[in-house]
Amino acid sequence: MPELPEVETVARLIRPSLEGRGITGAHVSWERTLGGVSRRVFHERVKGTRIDGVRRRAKFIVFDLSRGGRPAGGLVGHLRMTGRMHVEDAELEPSPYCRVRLELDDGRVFHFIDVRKFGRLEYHEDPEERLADLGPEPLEDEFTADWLLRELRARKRMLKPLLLDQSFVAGLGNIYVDESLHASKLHPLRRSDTVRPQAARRLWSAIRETLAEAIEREGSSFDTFYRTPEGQPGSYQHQFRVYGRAGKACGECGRGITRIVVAQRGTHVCRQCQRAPRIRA
DNA sequence: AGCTACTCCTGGTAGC
DNA sequence: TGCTACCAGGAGTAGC
Repeated sequence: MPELPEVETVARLIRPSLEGRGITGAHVSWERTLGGVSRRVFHERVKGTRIDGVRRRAKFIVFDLSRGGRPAGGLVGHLRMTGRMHVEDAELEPSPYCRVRLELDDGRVFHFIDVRKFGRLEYHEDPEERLADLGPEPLEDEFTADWLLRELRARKRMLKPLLLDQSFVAGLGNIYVDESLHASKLHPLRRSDTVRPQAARRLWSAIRETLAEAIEREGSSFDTFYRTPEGQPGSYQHQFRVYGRAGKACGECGRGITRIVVAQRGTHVCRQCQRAPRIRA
């Protein structure tokens, strides 16, 4: 499941092949990937534009477009679970799961590939509008320990669903939430308004360190998420403390890691390191 | 306000 | 071996 580090890695990988390129055509084999816009309109909006920039915001990848030197909206992409983005030479055989193909003015082709069809590549006149509800970027200066403490205490939510909520903090997903909670010794069911300042600070630095190190290692790779023919897969999965390690020993205390379900999501905890809150329904 | 349940999808896998 | 049933899961939405 691509989260912030994986999305950042994809953006860095495809950026050099896309920035400055013109889009000469678009083919859409699964219309819902466009998020509500028809094939015809998508084609109309995109053909003849130039990609001025490729950037990441939360788990979105945004292509800013222009036409004749004027801003012309942008593409807002989300990989969800199985989405991938490649730029390849045109003659390569396309994947059967390719949902959107953009032809570039240098003869190469951008592919949006997505087995489970949950991913999106949407055209927006104003991409910022689509991104307006997102919380702060956890690696930017706006995300401070004081801010986190204040916002945790302003809500009464369980930590796991709160950290997964993109309008709270943007870019965390199931893996890095579990990892950050374990690193800061906080239980996923713990209510946000009961977190003390010292623990909030631990959580803050755990989130930043976990994400930063995952980006350094170019994200985590799974069988459903791997790199393009040009790139090597990421290696952060070898650093996992709890995620996907149910039954194995906790690296801190040696006790077994447990898998529970929180907010309909598989959740990995060490019951020794992460103290469960008292009685919850 | 904050929770659960449901939806979208399909490859992989467990169970028979 | 071959079938079926179920699971994973980010985000949006509906309902309590």
